[in-house]
Amino acid sequence: MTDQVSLRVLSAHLGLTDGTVSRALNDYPDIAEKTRKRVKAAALELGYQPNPTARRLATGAAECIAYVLPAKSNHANEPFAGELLSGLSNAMLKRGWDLNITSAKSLEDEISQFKRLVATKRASGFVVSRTLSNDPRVTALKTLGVPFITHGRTRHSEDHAWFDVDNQAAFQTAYRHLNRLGHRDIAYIGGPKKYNFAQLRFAGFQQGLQESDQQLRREWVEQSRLTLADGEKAMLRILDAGTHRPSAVLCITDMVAIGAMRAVHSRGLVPGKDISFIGYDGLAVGSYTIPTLTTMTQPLVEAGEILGSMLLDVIDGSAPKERQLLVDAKLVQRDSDAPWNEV
Amino acid sequence: MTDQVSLRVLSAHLGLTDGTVSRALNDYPDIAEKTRKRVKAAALELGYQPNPTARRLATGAAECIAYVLPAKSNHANEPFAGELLSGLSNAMLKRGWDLNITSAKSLEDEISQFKRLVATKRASGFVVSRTLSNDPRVTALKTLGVPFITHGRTRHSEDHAWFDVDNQAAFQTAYRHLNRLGHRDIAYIGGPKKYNFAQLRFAGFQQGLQESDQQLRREWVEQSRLTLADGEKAMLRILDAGTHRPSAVLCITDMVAIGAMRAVHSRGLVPGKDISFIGYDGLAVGSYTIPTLTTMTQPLVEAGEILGSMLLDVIDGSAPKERQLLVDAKLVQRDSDAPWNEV
DNA sequence: AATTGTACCGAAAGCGATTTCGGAAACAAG
DNA sequence: CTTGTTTCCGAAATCGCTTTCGGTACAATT
Repeated sequence: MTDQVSLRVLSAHLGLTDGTVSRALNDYPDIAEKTRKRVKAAALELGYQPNPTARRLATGAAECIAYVLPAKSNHANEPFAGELLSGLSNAMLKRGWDLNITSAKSLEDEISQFKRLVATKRASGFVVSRTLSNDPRVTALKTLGVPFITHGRTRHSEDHAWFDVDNQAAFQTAYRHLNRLGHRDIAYIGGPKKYNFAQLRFAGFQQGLQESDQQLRREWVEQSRLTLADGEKAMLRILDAGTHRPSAVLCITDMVAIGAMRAVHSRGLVPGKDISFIGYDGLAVGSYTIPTLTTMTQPLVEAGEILGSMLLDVIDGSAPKERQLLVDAKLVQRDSDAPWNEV
Repeated sequence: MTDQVSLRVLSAHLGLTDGTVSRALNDYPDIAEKTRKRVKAAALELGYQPNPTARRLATGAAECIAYVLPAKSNHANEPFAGELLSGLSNAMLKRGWDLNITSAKSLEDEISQFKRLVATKRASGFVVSRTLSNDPRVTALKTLGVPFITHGRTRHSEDHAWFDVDNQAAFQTAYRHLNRLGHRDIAYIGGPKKYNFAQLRFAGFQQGLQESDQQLRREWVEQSRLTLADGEKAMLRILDAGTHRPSAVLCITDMVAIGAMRAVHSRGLVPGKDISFIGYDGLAVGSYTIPTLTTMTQPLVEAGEILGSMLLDVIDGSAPKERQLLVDAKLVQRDSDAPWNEV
């Protein structure tokens, strides 16, 4: 291979100083249009690629955003990561920036990662996912005064950038769907209230009830952690609650829904027939279950791309409050929902 | 916050020159033990963190490894990424290095990413996963002359670093397990031969046959792409092959096994009872299926950590041939395998 | 023709480390 | 007491790029 072409060789080749060439490439106004073109042509010809490290040192910008892989135990499981990262990376590639990944063992550890990355100037922005209603990471990033965006809102998210799915609308939509299928006895398995989306999804369910003039039945509203095992337990509680059983169940996540279907199966009933299920997340897993799981979803690669470009906007100086985006989830209909039929 | 403590302020504080302080911190032999201690103490006290960008520029090392997220369509799906990256990150954290993630749309795109990352000195090493028997990425990295390690061997892997699971032994183990349970009529659903592991796993299956003096039955050996849908089809072919049906099936991956179980289910048979299944990968999905899937696995977080530290060794100058590691997969017994019982 | 602008590029100082080289003490040897 | 070695630190160059500040050449103004 030929030697790396640095600014120096490029400028020597052109008979200009490196300062001038740099300004030409960066479109400074004090460069004659003619020489600018000449410089850019030569850069292309020689295959000049500016050394990011040198530029970073000179400008003081990290040209890099970071994502801290959440502690595993914390979030059930994350088939998420891959797709989200893929989207984030796409956004960074467009700009020639980097995506720096680190891992953390706990929420506190995530925060100390933030501090480390900021202190050593390794990242100029962060994206944090799976936000809590009251998220210590968000407050930490705020006090650090570094640009960031959350995937999902928090309770106090008026003043930071976020991208979120309209969880409430999603569950309202899911409810309506079941209602249209003829279901009236609809149960709900929710999640830990610390998750902001848990509250919103429940609100959506309640709206559904109201719209169709149904009363909320305490015995048909259960809470579960976001695991399959807990979903299963929650469903068993519902089944054991009374003589009458619901004809459909709305579940906070796919994982919980899959657990719930398991419970139904274990009682000799057929999920998707005797009892309908709708989950949320659109996990690939859902198409492997029996029956395949109907769910509400918002594509993660896209989410990553949007998060990435919004974060770049914030880093560029946009007001965080103006970088807030709510999108709708779509219903992915598979086999776990069926029209109501009298037993 | 106080201002960043740079080498300059640290050396000023100590009454030394920055060059001396740098050498002290980096354990150069020409520094008096006494001053070295004094320097390190002060560094700790002032919370000095060397600026990685500056060091990278000075040393010419990227202090960073890269992982290119494989094209999605190419590999069925990747719940992998998250865990593997988590492990890789752990390895990098120990050394204070970074993990740079980019995405690619195709194999060729992966290669051009490699080139970009090398040309701009963004990475000093790569890990490539899901290797093919004859992998263009590997040859590309070889000609680039940059350190790398593969997750999985290739056909010509004598001269590069790799970490792999003994696929052959794994399938032999799985076969033995079924054999011990009394199964004699064992079918096999394999994968595309371009994957190196597909060949090895099949070899393991064959060894199992030999050990137990069984003949290979053509109609019980099917090939499938690594998707659920294809696994289902392959299983249907086996079920339709003759009057007699196998009592157990060894599947190349969990996904394929889940598809196969689906097929069995659709024919009114009970997977895990009428026919036993063993998959490979240890995907979380496998514990959500009905029945839960018995599988062969090797923990991915660990794999990532090992890959990371081995790659660092290579970057440090170890001969790639000496960084090759084969580990055994473990049998994770769940509910899809049962003792043979006469029909 | 003298003066004020404007356009454009060169020169040089960083950015924050690392690393080589040289020289002044401190020490040993003759 | 001189000479030769070590020991240990300062000085300065360097990595590759950015950015500010002047200064020259030429056009515009009066």
